[in-house]
Amino acid sequence: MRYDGRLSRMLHVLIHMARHEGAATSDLIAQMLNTNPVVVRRTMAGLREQGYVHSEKGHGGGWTLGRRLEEMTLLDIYRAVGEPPVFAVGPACDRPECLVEQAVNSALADAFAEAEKLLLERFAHVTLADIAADFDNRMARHPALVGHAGSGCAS
Amino acid sequence: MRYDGRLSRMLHVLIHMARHEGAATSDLIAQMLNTNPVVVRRTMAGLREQGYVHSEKGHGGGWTLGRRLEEMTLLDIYRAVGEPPVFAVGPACDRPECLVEQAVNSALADAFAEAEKLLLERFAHVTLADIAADFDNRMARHPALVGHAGSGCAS
DNA sequence: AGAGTTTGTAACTTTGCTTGTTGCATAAGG
DNA sequence: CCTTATGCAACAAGCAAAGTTACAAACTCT
Repeated sequence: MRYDGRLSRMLHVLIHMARHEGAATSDLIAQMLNTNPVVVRRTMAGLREQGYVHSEKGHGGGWTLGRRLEEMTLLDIYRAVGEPPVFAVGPACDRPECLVEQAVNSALADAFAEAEKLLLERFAHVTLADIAADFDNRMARHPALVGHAGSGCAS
Repeated sequence: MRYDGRLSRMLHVLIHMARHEGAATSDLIAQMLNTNPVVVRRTMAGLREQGYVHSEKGHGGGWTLGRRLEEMTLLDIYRAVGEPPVFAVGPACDRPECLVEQAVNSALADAFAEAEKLLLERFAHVTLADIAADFDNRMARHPALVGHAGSGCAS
């Protein structure tokens, strides 16, 4: 099962935008994300509704930040992309009336709820500025490695 | 994104098997899970390899437990169904060489690793016997509600 | 031995979701 | 008024999980 990379992508974009002079077009962002502009608009629409970004039409238009990086947490962005389900594993619902199934799902739900709580608490304590600072560290340490550094990607 | 219900289903089946006299056929199990016998065999194959169940061909054949419920934890079964990815959200890998993307993914990976650790630790401390005991409680409290009780299913 | 059951497995089909694509309307700027 | 952008809807493509079909292998019982 393929996972949802929207949160990661939007964080990626927002930090780039903070370092970018003026508005960033959907086309430019699409190149950053190796995708196409329509998908960018679709995804960014959620962020716009929450005021994290603005969009302008016409010449010189595009996307701009609605807040500073210090004022956005991972939790904010997670919610803005629609609070997608955190877990790829979950309860089955084949025989909703079966008490065995209910007991199983209850045990699983307890464990997942606890893990989700921990995760979201952590999300709430990390700002985009924290990530940008980490980026600056990486930049300072490995300026020559851009284009070659291992990334840990599965692909 | 639809989640993976295999863990839940296998737990469901194993507890039923413990209460069942003799071997349970794939057909019977398929009815429990509201699916078909070939899918059952496919999924149970993983459990068989790990020794949690046995299968017998021919007359009177079918599936039997390879261990007592006290000797199986949620973690055991999670692993036996192939340790499917726990999370439905994850790092994107659109520009593996981009240091911003790397910083983002690193922040996310840390948070997810912590949550996964907590989850699996909890899985390790819950046996199938614990769930069966919870089932017994539900049975004692609501014997007349079978077939009507709300289940919390999203469906 | 033979009939009837049941698992094992491979190949194919179906289904649902995500992403990509196209087309056009709308708005801003020069 | 032409160019550049976003906004949005409708449709196509790709992919993975689940369902289906078909048949071989193995076991039991009479």
